[in-house]
Amino acid sequence: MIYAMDTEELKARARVMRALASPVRLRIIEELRHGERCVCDLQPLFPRNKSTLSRHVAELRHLGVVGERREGVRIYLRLLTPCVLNMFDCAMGVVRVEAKRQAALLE
Amino acid sequence: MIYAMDTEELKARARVMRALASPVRLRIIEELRHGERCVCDLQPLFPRNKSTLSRHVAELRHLGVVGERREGVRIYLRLLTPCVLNMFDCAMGVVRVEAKRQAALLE
DNA sequence: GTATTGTTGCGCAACAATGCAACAATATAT
DNA sequence: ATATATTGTTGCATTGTTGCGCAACAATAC
Repeated sequence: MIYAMDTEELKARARVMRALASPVRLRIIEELRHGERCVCDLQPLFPRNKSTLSRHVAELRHLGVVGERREGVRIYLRLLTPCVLNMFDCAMGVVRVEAKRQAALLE
Repeated sequence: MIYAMDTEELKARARVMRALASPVRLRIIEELRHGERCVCDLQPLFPRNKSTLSRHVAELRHLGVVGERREGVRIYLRLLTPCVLNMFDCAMGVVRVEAKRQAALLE
């Protein structure tokens, strides 16, 4: 039995997952877990050109995971969909399952 | 205040998210939600060369999201970490939030 | 005007997805 | 045992996508 599934919905899901598939963007989200931060607060976390960080932030904003609020010259970011934090528990669960499987192969 | 965060863990999470960031792989997972399937069952879902599907499946297997069981000439796949299904609800939540935001901008 | 904060265009290098063709593994028929 | 069919994998080349730095720009504040 094969089930039907809307292609556009699959693409939409993939876009969201893709936005989260980067250590830099995951680090940003981890930081925003603790409250609002401006981009300049995040900059010291990354040994990267500021343009690169700006693009990572833009990706999260455009996708709707992160919201923004301008205050003078700074732009403050916040997490709009905290449920993404729950995803990480599952992600680490996957990592653990795989680690166990690898360990079992060695016996 | 800036919090510490292990780089390797971030990379591990990103690898899991990356494996899920593909409409093809998400479609495979959706199908496995309903039980075991062999690769040949999945083939008709994709207008792709079988080598391509094989690689997508391999990516999910190597990551530990999907397990395999050989039965004669067929290889049956199953979902090892069903929690990934919960991720999709959140992903669609993100999509809805963004849709609302876009709608609000039009007013 | 200058300083600070963030964005955008451009080019490059690394990576990912795909098809094709050849291959490996199992099952079955002769 | 050899051949043939079915199912899936792997090497290779091509094409497309992503991440990055640099430099120039925009927006706000003073």
